[in-house]
Amino acid sequence: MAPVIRPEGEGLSRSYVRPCLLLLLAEGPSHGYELLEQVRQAGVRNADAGGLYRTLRAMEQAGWVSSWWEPSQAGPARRSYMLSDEGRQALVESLEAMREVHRMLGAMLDRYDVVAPAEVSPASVASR
Amino acid sequence: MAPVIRPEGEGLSRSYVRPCLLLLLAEGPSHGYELLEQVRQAGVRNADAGGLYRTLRAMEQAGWVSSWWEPSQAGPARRSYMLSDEGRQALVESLEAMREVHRMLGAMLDRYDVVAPAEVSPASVASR
DNA sequence: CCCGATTAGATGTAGCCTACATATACCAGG
DNA sequence: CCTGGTATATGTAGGCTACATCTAATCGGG
Repeated sequence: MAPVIRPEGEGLSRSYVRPCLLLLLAEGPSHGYELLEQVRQAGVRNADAGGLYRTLRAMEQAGWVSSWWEPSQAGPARRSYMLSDEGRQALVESLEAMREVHRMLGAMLDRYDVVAPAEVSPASVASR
Repeated sequence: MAPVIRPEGEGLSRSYVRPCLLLLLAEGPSHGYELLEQVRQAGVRNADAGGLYRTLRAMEQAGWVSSWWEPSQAGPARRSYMLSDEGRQALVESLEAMREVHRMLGAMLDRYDVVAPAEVSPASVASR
């Protein structure tokens, strides 16, 4: 019943899958499997393949991307995705939110420095 | 079935409630109601009171904080919380994760600048 | 003195989502 | 033929979010 307390997993949480997909697709069209690897590389470790495909379809439902089947010489056909104008708008808004989170996280990290015990030598301050 | 696509709400997501509580309690003991306001002020807009109290109890279960009742001159009694040594350790780990997220977000934001259309005048670049 | 507002904490719950398992299909190499 | 990598998709248990509701004490105002 009570929320489980666990150490925050490595990397970005999966709530960043959506903004990340928008950003990656802004760099050019791509397909799910490749996006999965890029999303992982961008920081969402262990991004879930099933969830990613579902997210892409939901983004299509929302009108943020359009998709089409594309045959592949080596391997099964791929569904490629392209960012729409609405998607680009969603990306801009998403980035605004990310900037806000970035700023707030910075504020929290700075705030910790005030109460942080000096764990190493004072020289560590200079080396930052 | 498919994940709902919605504009990311304002401020930090509620997954930051836990790290934020650790940080706030590192500054000194406090009670739920006050922590709620501080958590909101720190960026988690509309933090849920019910969830916050449950989180605090879960953190106590995990041994990160200890609590005791404290009578109040004005208003009902409060349950005050104090960070334990384990909690301080959890904070250090949590901050490490937050630094990572901060860094990765920065990388994503920088990455956007490469593909971003120049929306205003080139002077806007200089003013950054 | 009673009432509503505020402070303070806690519980109940619908349904969204995460996380993991599973299914399908194509191709290449041994 | 069988295994492993590529590629997409569905199924589902249970955790968690988000919102509603409840208790209870104090204070200001009428």
